[in-house]
Amino acid sequence: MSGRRNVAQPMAGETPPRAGDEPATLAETAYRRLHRDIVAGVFAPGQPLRLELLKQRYGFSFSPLREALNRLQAERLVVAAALRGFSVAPFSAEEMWDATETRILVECEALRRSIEHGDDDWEAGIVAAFHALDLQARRVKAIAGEPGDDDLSALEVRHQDFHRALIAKCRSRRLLDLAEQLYAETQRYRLPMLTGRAFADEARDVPLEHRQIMDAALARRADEATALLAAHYRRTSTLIERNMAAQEAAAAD
Amino acid sequence: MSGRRNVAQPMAGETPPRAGDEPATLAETAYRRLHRDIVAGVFAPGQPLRLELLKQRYGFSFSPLREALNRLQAERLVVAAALRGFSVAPFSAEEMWDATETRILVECEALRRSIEHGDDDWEAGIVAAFHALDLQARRVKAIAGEPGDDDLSALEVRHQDFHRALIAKCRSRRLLDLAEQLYAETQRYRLPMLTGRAFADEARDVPLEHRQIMDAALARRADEATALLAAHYRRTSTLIERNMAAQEAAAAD
DNA sequence: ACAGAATAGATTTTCGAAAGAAAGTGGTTT
DNA sequence: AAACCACTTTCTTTCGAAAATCTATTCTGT
Repeated sequence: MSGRRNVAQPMAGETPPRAGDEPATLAETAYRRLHRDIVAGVFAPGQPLRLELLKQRYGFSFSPLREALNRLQAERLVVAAALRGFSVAPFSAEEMWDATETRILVECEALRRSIEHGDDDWEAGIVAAFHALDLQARRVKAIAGEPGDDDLSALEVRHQDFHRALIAKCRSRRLLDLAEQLYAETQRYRLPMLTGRAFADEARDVPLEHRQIMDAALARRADEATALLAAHYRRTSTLIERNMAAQEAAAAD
Repeated sequence: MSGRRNVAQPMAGETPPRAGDEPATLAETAYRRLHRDIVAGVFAPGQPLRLELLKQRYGFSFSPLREALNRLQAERLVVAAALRGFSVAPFSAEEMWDATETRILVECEALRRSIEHGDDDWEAGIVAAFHALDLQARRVKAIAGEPGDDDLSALEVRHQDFHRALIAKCRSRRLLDLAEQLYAETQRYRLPMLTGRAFADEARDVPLEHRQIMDAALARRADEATALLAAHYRRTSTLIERNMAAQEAAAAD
């Protein structure tokens, strides 16, 4: 690290700040990168996040790192102990279910309101997002062996975009932000299942589930749409829970 | 401020750290005091929170203040602009209603689950909290002229305790924390109405509303209890909205 | 051998100063 | 008078070092 000072310089491999973007401060950049890396599982759950380590890894000084960690703490991605620093939020089935059920509460309400207020743009956004998701899902499925990291992360982005599109017109900043936050929390549990060779539920047709949610939403059948959405999330969490139990059993050898 | 260093020293008028408490760091103390003062309306909505000012007012240095402000930002009590620092979250009827409706969503679900899981301790907690609230409410009402600040803040504490008791057994850390956070947000709007001589709704019997919520909860009538709770919050918000409009009209003279 | 104290090392937390950006000021030009 | 530029001031943000605290280890006495 040179003696250069202040304010985010685009580091190698990052997009430079376009108009409309606003990284601006190092603390903001540190927050985004830590957020991304924690969700992606770069740091193991429960792992202490030593400041010296983060300083080396990211090149930021204490202050911006500390601010980032404080914000992440408020989002439950990291936990902090009084004079013992920060660590990655640990995994547990209880936490996963709490995050899942809270997410269901929030997103079902947001979906209900979107179904009530949604206009043509809303419908078009859902159809577009579903189509993009479906394309990428077929692409990944068509790949013979292991799908590449790029293919999987593109799939994830489109998956998130689809669920975002469903609730886009709920007219509540808080519900939208909560949905984003709870998505990040649950995503941490979901990713290891996708990359690792966990046993997927063969009886499950995820694209079909998505299509049914979309159809119910576009037809303005709120009760059906929210029921399908909740079932969709619960199925995933049940699968994750099984995988967690299997992994613990394997680790106990 | 002398040259003394580090770690919360109990300042004049504060309780020293008892066992079980854990202020521990200056950042934590700064967070609590800023939180309290913002909710109490010590700083006007929208007011910029200059670090130099806060440093003088609280005696902390930049670092702990900054950490506190970052956490408060995540809770929507302060807003931050890229290189322009922090300010108190501004007031608006839209924000108040969003906070209110989100709070209703969260607390009604938490109440429903508490009604399902609640044991004898839960019932006893509600009855005790209601009684304490009722006592203080009568006390305040019996005072001839202006009730003192102590009486009002004691009333507020007991009011919060009552609502906390209702949802105590929901078995979700996230719902409990969200309820706390949304309570703080809505409280900012409510307090000016209590202290100022805003026109109260004469037709309203708040203690009765509380009693009805309690009775429905204890009788495990979930639908009725949640409906009463939601109506309770909406009535308050409607009143606040009227007062906000009245104040704006008065300011436009 | 074992509890307890003392010490050394690692890590977090805090401070004060310095760098950088934004807002404000005043003067000049069109 | 309005727009523009250079300069000054104010404020935020960042840095690196110093202080405080925690953790692990060694030493001491029973």
